[in-house]
Amino acid sequence: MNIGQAAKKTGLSAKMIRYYESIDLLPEAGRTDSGYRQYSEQDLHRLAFIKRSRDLGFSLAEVSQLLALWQDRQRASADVKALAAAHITELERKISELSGLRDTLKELMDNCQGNDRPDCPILKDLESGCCH
Amino acid sequence: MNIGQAAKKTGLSAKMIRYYESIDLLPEAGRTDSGYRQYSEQDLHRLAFIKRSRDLGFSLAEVSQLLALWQDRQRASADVKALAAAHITELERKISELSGLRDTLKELMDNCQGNDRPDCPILKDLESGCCH
DNA sequence: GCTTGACCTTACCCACATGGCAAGGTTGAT
DNA sequence: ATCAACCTTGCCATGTGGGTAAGGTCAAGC
Repeated sequence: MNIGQAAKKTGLSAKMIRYYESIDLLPEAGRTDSGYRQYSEQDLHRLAFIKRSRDLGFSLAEVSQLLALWQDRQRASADVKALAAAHITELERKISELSGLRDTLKELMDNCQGNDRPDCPILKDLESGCCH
Repeated sequence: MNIGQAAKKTGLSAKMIRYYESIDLLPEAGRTDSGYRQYSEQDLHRLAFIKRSRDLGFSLAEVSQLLALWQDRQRASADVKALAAAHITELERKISELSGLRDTLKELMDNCQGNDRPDCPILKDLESGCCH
């Protein structure tokens, strides 16, 4: 199977498949005589694993670790769980950060008339950072 | 005032102040005879505005618009409010996206024993994307 | 006047994950 | 033979910075 078909089947782009190969997330693909990459069902399986991991928000570095665990028949599920837990912690940190920003902005917005006049508590807040 | 002192006073890095100038977020700073950038209290004020806007999560493009509104004495506060509202919408989209990921991962984690055994529903989910 | 250290200048390379484009080779169908 | 659709490599761009190197400047102390 050529790279375009593999891309379609997995939902990745051909470009990204080549990129994953270049950063050793994937082994070098087999080639036809003319140099086209060839993908087997097993390759597709690995690509799909990557796709699903990315969709869950894991970074490529984390995907690399997950792939290693996946391939390791002696893995301890605790190691996988720890990776997932760390990712969740990071997700919650981001969620909390963004929620804080949202709340602050909401407050500012609620105090803003939103009319034709120039007076605006949002701008007043933004400029209130430093100097007198 | 030299760039280093301006950086300290605003919480920005000297590097970033130069960068903001290079992308025309700031007017070209005045220079001493020897080429050092000089900053006035007014410049500091503008830098602080940028810092605060960035801290609230606005992109540099949005900061640019906010600066324009700030400088425009004929602005309508509605325009500022609209920018803030769009930003909040975007924040909520991201929060919702991350929350979805977190919930999915939490479910997977709850089903994972997290022990020495290799069986792991997290990996099973990740590999379940495509091929039979 | 000289040294020293802290500051400033420009100009690069790096990150992350991806998209886009260009120039050229291959394949398969008409 | 031609044409479209595919493939190849290689380079540039995104956005928001951090790092680092090579060199100029300034002020303090000797």
